[in-house]
Formats: sequence, C-alpha cells, structure tokens
Amino acid sequence: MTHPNTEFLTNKIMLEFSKTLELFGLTTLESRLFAYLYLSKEPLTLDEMSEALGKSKTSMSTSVRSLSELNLVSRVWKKGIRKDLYQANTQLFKIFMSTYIKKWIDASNRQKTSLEEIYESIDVNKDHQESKEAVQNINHRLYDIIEFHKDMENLFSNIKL
Amino acid sequence: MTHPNTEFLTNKIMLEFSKTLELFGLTTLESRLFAYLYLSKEPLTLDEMSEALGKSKTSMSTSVRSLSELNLVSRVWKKGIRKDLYQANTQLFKIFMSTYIKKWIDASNRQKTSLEEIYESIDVNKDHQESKEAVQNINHRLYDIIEFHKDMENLFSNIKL
DNA sequence: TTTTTCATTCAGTTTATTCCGTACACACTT
DNA sequence: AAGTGTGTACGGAATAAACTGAATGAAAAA
Repeated sequence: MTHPNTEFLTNKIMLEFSKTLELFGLTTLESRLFAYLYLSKEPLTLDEMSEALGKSKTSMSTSVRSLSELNLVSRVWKKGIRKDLYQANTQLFKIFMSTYIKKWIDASNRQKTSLEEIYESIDVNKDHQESKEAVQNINHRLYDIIEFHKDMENLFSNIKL
Repeated sequence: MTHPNTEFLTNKIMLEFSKTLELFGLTTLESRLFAYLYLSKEPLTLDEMSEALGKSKTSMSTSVRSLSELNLVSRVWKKGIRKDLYQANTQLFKIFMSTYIKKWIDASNRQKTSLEEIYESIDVNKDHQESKEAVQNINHRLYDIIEFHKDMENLFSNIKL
C-alpha cells in the first residue's frame, strides 16, 4: 500500500464500500476498518490499521474485536511475528447475509414471545364494563402485532442464500 | 386510555413492540410513537401524543412527520376539530417490509453504481511494474465487492410479500 | 380587522456516543 | 524472575444526536 495510486484507489473504494457495510449495523469505524482489511492483500496488525485509518490503537482493538465476534474477521498467525494479525473473511455475501438474517429471526422470535406472554395475561372479562371495550381493542391490536412478528420470522426463515 | 389497566397494558406492549420497530431504522421515539398510535383506537392530536409520551409537542411534530413520510402514519380530518389528527396505518407487515426492502434495493443499487464507476476507471497497465500487482489485487477485490452488491440486490428483489 | 388556536422553525441545552490516552495485565524472552 | 513488547479496560474529552421552549407564521373564529 505504499504507492500513491493504490492508496488513492483503496480510499475511494473504502469510502463507498463502508456505506454499504453500515447498512448491516456496523459503526462507521468498523465499516471502514473491514473495508480496509478486505482490500488488503496481507493480514494486518493493530498498529498498521491504526496508522492506515488514522485512529488510535485502542479503537482498532475494540473494532477488530467486534468484527471478529461477528465472524467478519479472523485472527491469523505467522511464525516469527508476535503481533496479532487480522484479515477479513471472504465470502462477503454469505457471511453478511446469514448473520444479518439470523439477527432478524432471533429478534422477531424474542419479541414475539414477549408479546405472546402479554397476550396470554390479558383477561378480557376481568374488568368493569366501561373498560371492557378498550381492553378488547388493545387485545385485537396485539393479536395483529403478533401476526406481524410471525410473518417477519417466516419471511426471513424462508430466505435461502 | 383513561382506565389504569388499559394504560398499563398499552405501555407494556408499546415497550416491546417499539423494540421491533427500531429494527426498521426508526428512532426510539418514532418507534414508541408509532406503537402508541397503533394501539390507540382513535386518531390522536399532537397534544395528546405529547401528553401520553411525556415529550414536547415539537418532538411529536417532527416524529410524526418522519413517520408519515415513511407512510406509516396518516393524517385524518374530523369535522369540528381544528387540530391535526394522526393515526397509524394498519397492514403492518406489508408497509414495513416493503419500505424496508425498497430501502435495501435502492442502497445496493446506488452503491453498486458508484463502485462500478471506480472499477471502470482503473487502468491496470497504467502504472510502473512495481505497483501493478497491487493494483491488480485491488481490482480483483473490487470485482468481488461489486458481485456482493449484485447478489444483495437480487436477493431483496426476489422477495415477495 | 383583531384575536385566538395551532403547527412548525430555530437556537440553545441536555443527553448519549464515539474516541483517545493512560494505566494495567498478560505473555513471551532472556 | 525481571524486562520488554503486546492487547484491553477504564475514565474523561470531543463529537453528535435528541430534545425543549420561545418565537414565528398560518389559518380559523369573533
């Protein structure tokens, strides 16, 4: 990455690509870092990333950790080098989409469960006549919300990559 | 929404439902507001929302505007009432998913175009021998990134609701 | 026309997030 | 065991986002 032309290109691509990555819920820094790692031929050390992105080593450490928890980045060993080396995982599409879809399915499911618990707890007949109608209305809306969650869960579960 | 029991229920549901809505990119306040509107039987005025959510009227005004730009909320007229009235649109699944998917397709497409422009602008042979290899590497990665965007666009385009 | 009732704009304030540098902890070397 | 080269937790500073109240403007009522 020493030659000015490649550096210029890298920056340009990084700028665009990171916009996409932010759609997946990555922070600005995480996105730029991933993009940079992806474009780099060789695995990089924290210091190199820090230098390249002009951010502190601490930032790199936390960001690269987030990225590897998402399975977007892997640690790599090279004999003779003590520093940690990281590289971006390839198979962009598969990795990003599958973690993303998983996130949605999990969320839908968790939310649906909470809402169903509320639904079960409602006793329409418990109350005075005056509020009965209001409770029934809420009950009905809640039912629709739960259906909404089921539909979401279904939709995402049926996506095949 | 005067009875304590219905109010309690509404809050409980709002709390959960808004978590889901945030997944669609709504802010916390927008999410809570939409949830509240959705649960409400009647269309509501800015003052009522303000009172219910404990936030300023200004907040309500801006939030409800965002929501209606997303087609999630509609303005409603009732004769004799001067204040603006808003209600949540039903058909949760259709509206939320379709705007969401559209957002992704648009973004993929826009990004893909930018990246393709960069790709076209690269002349592998332009440079000295020493940087040629580096440029070729970037070129190759860029190609993969573009493919990634195509795949994304495809995936979302093929979702039928 | 004047007054009243709303919604919205704008400037300022508060709150939350991001980020950095110091300090600590761990591991390898000698 | 001591020393050196690493990564990470933590508190505070900088930055960005959310929120508010007073002022403005527009529309209806008197």
